[in-house]
Amino acid sequence: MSDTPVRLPHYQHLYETLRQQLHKGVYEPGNLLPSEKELQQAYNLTQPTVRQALSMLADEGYIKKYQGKGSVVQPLPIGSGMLSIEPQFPSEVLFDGKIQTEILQKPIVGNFPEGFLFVPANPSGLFYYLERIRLVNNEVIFYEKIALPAQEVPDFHKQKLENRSLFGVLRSRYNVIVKGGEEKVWATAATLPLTDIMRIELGTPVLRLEKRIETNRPHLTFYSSLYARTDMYLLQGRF
Amino acid sequence: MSDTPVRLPHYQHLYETLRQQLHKGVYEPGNLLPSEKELQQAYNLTQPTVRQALSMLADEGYIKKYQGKGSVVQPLPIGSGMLSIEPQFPSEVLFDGKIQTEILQKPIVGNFPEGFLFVPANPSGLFYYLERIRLVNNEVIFYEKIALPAQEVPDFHKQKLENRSLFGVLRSRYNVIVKGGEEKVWATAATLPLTDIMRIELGTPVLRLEKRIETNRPHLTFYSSLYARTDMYLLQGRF
DNA sequence: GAGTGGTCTAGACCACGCA
DNA sequence: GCGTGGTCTAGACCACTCT
Repeated sequence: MSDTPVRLPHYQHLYETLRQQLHKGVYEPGNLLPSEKELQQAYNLTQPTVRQALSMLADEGYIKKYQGKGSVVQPLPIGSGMLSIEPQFPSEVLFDGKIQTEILQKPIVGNFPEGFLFVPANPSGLFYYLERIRLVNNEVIFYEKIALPAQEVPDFHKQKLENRSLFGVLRSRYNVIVKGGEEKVWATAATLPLTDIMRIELGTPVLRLEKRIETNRPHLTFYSSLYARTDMYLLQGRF
Repeated sequence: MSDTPVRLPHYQHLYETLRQQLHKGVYEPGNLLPSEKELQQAYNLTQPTVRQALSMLADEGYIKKYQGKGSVVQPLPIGSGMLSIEPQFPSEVLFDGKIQTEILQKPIVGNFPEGFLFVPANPSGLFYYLERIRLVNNEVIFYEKIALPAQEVPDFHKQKLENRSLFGVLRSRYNVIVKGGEEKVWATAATLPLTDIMRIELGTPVLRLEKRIETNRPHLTFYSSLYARTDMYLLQGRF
C-alpha cells in the first residue's frame, strides 16, 4: 500500500481508500458504511468533501445511499461505469469473477491504427497499440484492441500487463483516472479472424463495443475496440 | 412552460432550465455556456449549487467543462447515460434523429410480467405493462417491453404515449426523474416472434438490452426489456 | 493579470428512517 | 427524538487558459 508520490485531492484520496477497502472486503455487503460524520472526523474533512467521495462510490455501484439511514454496501465491485462481465446463466457456470488476461500483441508504437470506430480529433502523433484476450474458465470471451497516445504514458511498453487490469496500471503507475467517455455497441456475426481467436463458429452472434475513454488528463484519451462472445457471459454496467 | 407545482431543489431547477435551453438551441454547440459566476448572479445561487447543475449536464454530455476556459456546449443532446440510437453507416442513411414510436400493447395492469431479466426485490403489487416498437424511416429497430409499478404512476394508462418520450411523460406528468440504474446487454440470434415484429430473418444477430431503471422516487423502479436490430443503426451511450 | 473552473472549509437547516 | 443523508450559503484559495 505504498503511497503514490502525487498529491491527490482529498475527496479522491478518500474515494480510493474506501474503494480499496471495499475490494478487500473490509465492509460486508448489506452493512452500512461509516456515516458521513464519522468519515469527516476520521479523515479531518468537511461534509461536502466526504459526500463527493461517497457520490463517486454510489455512481459506480459500490454503495447505495439512503436518506435517514446511511450508505449500504452493495454486493459487487462493478467496473467504473463501464461494462463488465457476468455469467449468462449463473446457475450453470462456476465463475469466481476471475478473468485471465493474455496479451496477443505487446504494445508497439506507431501511427493511429486502423479498425477503430472512434478516431482522435487529431490523429497525428504516436500511439501505443496492443491486443489482448480475456478468458474465463479457459474460454476466450473478449478480444480487445487498444490504442493510447504514447507521449502521455512514457515507458508503457515496459509495464507488466498480463493478468493485470489496464486501468489499474494506468492508475497506479501514471496516476491516470478514467473520467468517462462514449461507447457504441451493436450485434454482428462472427467473421473469420475472430472465429479463430475465440474458437466459435462462423456467423455466431457476437457483441461489438467501441469506446472512447477520457481521463483526468486533458490530452489522454484512449480507444478500445472490443469483441465479446455473449452466449455464456453477458455484459453488465451501470448508468 | 407551465411550472410544475412541485418544489424542486435549486440545482435541479437550474439543471432543467439549462437542459431545456440547450434542447431549444439557445446556446450554439462549440460556444461557451455562461460562466459559473454569471449563473450564480442570474439565479441568485452560490458556486457549489451552480456547479452541481453543471456537473449533471456534463455527465450527460450536454457540455464539457474546461478549467480556466469554461463550459463548452456539445453538439448533441444524448440520452441521459442510456443508450440511444445512431446510424451504423452515417453516409448511407438519411437520418434526422426522428424516431417514431408505436404502442403494440397499451398499458395494462397486472402482476409483474414474465420475460424480464431484472425482477423487483418484492414482485408483489401491481404493475403497468406495455410493449412498443420504435421506427426509423418506417423500419422497426426497437422492440421494447416495459413494466412499472402501478401505484406510483396513477392514471398512467390515460397518458398519451405515441410518439412521445416515456421519460418525458414521467418527468412532465409525474415529476419523476431517472437517477440511474443497471443494464445487461448481449448479442443473440433472432427467434420467431421477433422475426415477425421486426421483419428480419431467423438467426439474424440482434442486440438484447435489459435495464433496471431507478428514479428520484425511492419506490419507483421500472424495468425494460429491449430487442434492437443493429445492422443499420447502432446504440450509443456515455459513461 | 483577469477570468475561469477545481477544491475545500465551517457552518446551517431540512427530509427521512428508525426505534 | 435522534442520527442519517440532502440541500445550501458565504466565503477562501488554487490551477488552468487566454491575452
